[in-house]
Amino acid sequence: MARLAGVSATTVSHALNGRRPVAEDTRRRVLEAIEQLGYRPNALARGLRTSRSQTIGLAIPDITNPFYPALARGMQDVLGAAGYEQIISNTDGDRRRERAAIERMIARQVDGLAFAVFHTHAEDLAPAIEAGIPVVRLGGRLAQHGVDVVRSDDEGAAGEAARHLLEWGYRRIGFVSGPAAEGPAAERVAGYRAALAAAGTPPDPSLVVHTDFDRAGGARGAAALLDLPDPPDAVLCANDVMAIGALDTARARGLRVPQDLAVMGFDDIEAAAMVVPGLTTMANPAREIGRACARRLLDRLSGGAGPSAEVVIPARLVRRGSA
Amino acid sequence: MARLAGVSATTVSHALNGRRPVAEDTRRRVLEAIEQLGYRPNALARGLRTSRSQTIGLAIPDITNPFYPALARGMQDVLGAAGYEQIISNTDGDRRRERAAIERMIARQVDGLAFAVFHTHAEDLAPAIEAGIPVVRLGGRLAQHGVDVVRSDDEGAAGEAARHLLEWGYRRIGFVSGPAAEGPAAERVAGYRAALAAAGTPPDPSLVVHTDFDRAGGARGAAALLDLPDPPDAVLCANDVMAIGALDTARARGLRVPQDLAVMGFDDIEAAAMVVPGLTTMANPAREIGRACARRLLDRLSGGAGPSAEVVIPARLVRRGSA
DNA sequence: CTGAAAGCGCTTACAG
DNA sequence: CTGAAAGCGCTTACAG
Repeated sequence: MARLAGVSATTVSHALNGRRPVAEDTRRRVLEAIEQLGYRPNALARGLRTSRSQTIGLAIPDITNPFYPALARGMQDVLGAAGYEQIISNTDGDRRRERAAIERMIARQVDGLAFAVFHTHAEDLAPAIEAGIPVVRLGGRLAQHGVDVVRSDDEGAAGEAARHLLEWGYRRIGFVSGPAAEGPAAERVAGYRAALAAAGTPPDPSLVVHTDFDRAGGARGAAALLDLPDPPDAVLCANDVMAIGALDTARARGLRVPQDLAVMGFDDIEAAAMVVPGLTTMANPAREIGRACARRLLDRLSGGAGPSAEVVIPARLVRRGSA
Repeated sequence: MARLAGVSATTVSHALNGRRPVAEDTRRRVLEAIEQLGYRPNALARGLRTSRSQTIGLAIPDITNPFYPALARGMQDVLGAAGYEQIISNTDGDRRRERAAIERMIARQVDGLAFAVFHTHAEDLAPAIEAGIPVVRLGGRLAQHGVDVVRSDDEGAAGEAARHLLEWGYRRIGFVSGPAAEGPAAERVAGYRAALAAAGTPPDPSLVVHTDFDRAGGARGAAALLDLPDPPDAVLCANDVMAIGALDTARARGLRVPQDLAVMGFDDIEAAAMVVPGLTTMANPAREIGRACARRLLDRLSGGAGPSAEVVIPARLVRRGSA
């Protein structure tokens, strides 16, 4: 390659990377030779030399869960433009596999690591931090030195949902939550409570029920709420699948949605637009989270960005027929 | 590292890779040193030396389209076990970006390439083939020397769908197809026709309508069919989103599904289970396609697998309420 | 059973 | 404006 152009490898390198000036006609000869031979610089060799792989790792539970493709795409939106490739690892939320994924990514010399995680214990991320790799956690709270967090504003989103319901005249708003008393679901409950309090509605603990995070759970939760002596005229469900379950209950009881009962979910899954009536929901800003995550990583890689921080992405209200 | 264990790099390498015997207590010392230092072999250096990156490239239009995450996961099911990592590139079906993705992946020394493609012209894959990289195309027909194809059995799936309808007593079956007269949609029409012919039903061209590949298109297509002088009692739609549109039409006209009108789709998207009635559909075997694709690539990498071939993955009937 | 040396394909001081 | 040489961290003949 260098021989065909009659120059040294040094000059080829500089012609390609522009790190030092190259005489115009030398550059032309180099480019011609490259064209002619179909030469492509070996990224492995470059990475070995520069100790930059131009690769970012993303560890997630399962790419098949629709939240994660949107996240990955958002990262790629910004990473691609910066010349980075992404390698994705599915861990199924299994801690052993999460640790193994981190090890493999370090061995592959990823320049940065994004981690959407179930069990993340601080220690599991330590190897990456010790290796000097910037890491951002997706979701959860800022808890660890040297790890940025990017997450959606679950509390604010729930508040906005509750306010939307209030604006439209619903007065008694129930919340169908998951089994957990912590994590995003808890933040949503908190946001809902805060919004009601701000509107002057006294808190009523009987209006928050805990059930499973699936369709049947949503159906059961809504039924429990409707069986209350003073039943709600609107229910907020911790996710869209549960809200679809609440719609099932409404249908089974002959309740019109949204006239007799308003229903809202969180996430804006594909099915939210397909059910009848369409589900009004707070869209999970997965793609924006991905973009913010990538930006953060890139900032770290260029040495900027100061101490660990938390970036919070607002959710967006998507109005359809159910509320 | 080698120094701490008191051995050469050669021996460390062999202790780790097992390519030649290492005395038991030497191995132990090496392993201890590794443990103590948290040593992790540099995958870039290894790749450079062996010219194997242990990486597979996957170029797709958009990971956000639910077919592709399932595909990617299927590949990872088998690739992960074999020690490969996957790098995914979104091209949005743009030919320029498709070509760029291939170039980048070759530069990264991927060991194999999977390509799910819109515009694939044979020439676009040529660089990979010249570089000696096994490539498999996802979808389409076997057309190119040196490129395997893995695809779903669209024709067979449509036949199975039609037979299912026939078995359940539906006699007049319409087909709502997309605008295209080629590709998977055309195969599905062909399979449908063949199944009817095999059952002794004379072909009726008026029962096949062409419309857009979306919900409104499906609604329109179903309406057109129902407006026929001799309307169908069942409609097959080229995908689930269109079938959900057909459900809209049935609802609008007060038709009971499946008693007055049976509706079936293709793909088994998430929403198929969420609408009411649940959509009976032919599941797109995306994950199996991914697995088969990865297996094929691995076979090629170990030198096996003979001449280019087409592997066809059957679809699966998913019975729900609509047919 | 083990090691010294070469070399994979780049980039980057260093030198001119 | 350009090149020779070293070196990134591995693996693999070759040798003993």
